[in-house]
Amino acid sequence: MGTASCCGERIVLMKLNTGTNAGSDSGTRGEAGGQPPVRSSGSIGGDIRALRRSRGWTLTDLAERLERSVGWLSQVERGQSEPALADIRTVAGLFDLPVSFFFSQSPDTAEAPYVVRGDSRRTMSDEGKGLVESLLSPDLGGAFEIVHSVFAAGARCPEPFVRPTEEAGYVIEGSLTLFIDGERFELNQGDSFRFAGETVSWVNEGDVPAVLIWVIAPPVY
Amino acid sequence: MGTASCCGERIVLMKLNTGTNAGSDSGTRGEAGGQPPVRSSGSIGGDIRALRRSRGWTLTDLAERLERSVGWLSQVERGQSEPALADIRTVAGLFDLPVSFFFSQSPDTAEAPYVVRGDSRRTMSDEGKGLVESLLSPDLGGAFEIVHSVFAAGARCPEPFVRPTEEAGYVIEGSLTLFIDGERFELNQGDSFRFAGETVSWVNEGDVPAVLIWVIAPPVY
DNA sequence: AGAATGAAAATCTGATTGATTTTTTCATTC
DNA sequence: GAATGAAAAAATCAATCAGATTTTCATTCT
Repeated sequence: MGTASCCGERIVLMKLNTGTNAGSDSGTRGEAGGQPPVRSSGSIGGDIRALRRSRGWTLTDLAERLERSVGWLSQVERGQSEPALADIRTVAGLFDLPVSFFFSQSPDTAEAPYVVRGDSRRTMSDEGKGLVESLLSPDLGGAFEIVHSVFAAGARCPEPFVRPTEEAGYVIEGSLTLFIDGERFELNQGDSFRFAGETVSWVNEGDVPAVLIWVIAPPVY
Repeated sequence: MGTASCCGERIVLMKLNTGTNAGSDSGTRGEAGGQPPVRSSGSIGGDIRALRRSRGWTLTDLAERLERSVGWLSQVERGQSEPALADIRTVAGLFDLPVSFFFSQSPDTAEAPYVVRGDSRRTMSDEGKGLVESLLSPDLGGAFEIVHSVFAAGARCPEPFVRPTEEAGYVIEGSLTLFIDGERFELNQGDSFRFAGETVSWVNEGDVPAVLIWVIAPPVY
């Protein structure tokens, strides 16, 4: 486990500007048609599809790693079939997410497609790495991702990372030191930043947690 | 003046998914080539270009409204010529921005391309409308826009709006009531939301200002 | 019954080309 | 040095087609 979109661990293969999952179907809102018995979004299947796409993988790519057929995966992603627990574990491992992520949907209220309450966010990284990231959008997918990130006092990015994404953030609380292409920036409450393509790393040199809003486009989770 | 990206006043004509200004050239970072004497980004010209594009206008479209030639506008946008004050006033009017916006660049430090300090954001809307929006990214353009928005106590969106964008936000302080396609959502500190294509409006029914981070893709400013 | 497969059918994506639009360049005038 | 206008260059768009990806579905498995 122990993910970190703000870290180098996660590597995105997809090209920029593909516009692939730019709010088209991978999203949730809408859910128009009415035949399929299980909704595919805001569900495990929808998550898997969004995750797969954020990596630029095809059904075949993922099916191979899962040692399952493509047809089955297609059905799972569209909610027409349920994956076994073992499959979910494998998927979680592949995407470096806690298994709990797939079961921490917001309660199935009417507001689910639009609103995420502060106390029911889905967390991507578990404690212990010094960084806790949780999703602020109702589901994976869309043109960008908003993440609520808490960097523990003293936490440090294991190694610099580069991603084919555009990223920006805002410091809500505490302070965080960011290194962008070697340059050092001390960000305090109210400061914001943006980068795209640079080599980045971070440290929380303060003695309180740093709380940031971090936006990434296209999504990496 | 009195703009409001969170309001219906601003109408975006561009199609979705064009991927036009998706972090390609409209951005800043880089500034590689070395001939042109004036840098075009982080400058008035760069702003005008980004604004024009966010509306889906061509040089011709804007030149007509400015009653200037296309060649001249091209030069202005690339910093090879300076617009007269009168032109800037017209541009500000066209894009519904305060003239000051074009002169409130961050100080020309090394961090300018990456960081915006809390005390030197560029403000898009002036006081008095109940909504103050300021830019959290170093410049206009890019795949999305992060805005710091303060909704005064009692402020209300003049009329519902629809935009061809994907938008998400996070409540830092206070609370804001959002109407998405008729449904009412009371958002409090720590809550977040996302919508795309729906009809939206808002009110701050609380007695303190609501402070939000608001993300819009593609940019509307 | 529902998971899972495999293969055919449908859909989507990417590359190509040429026509059109948009942008840049530049010699010239204000 | 601003500003124009027209030629040159570059970027965009629509149509097309081949190949890749996804969906569907009849069938088998548990």
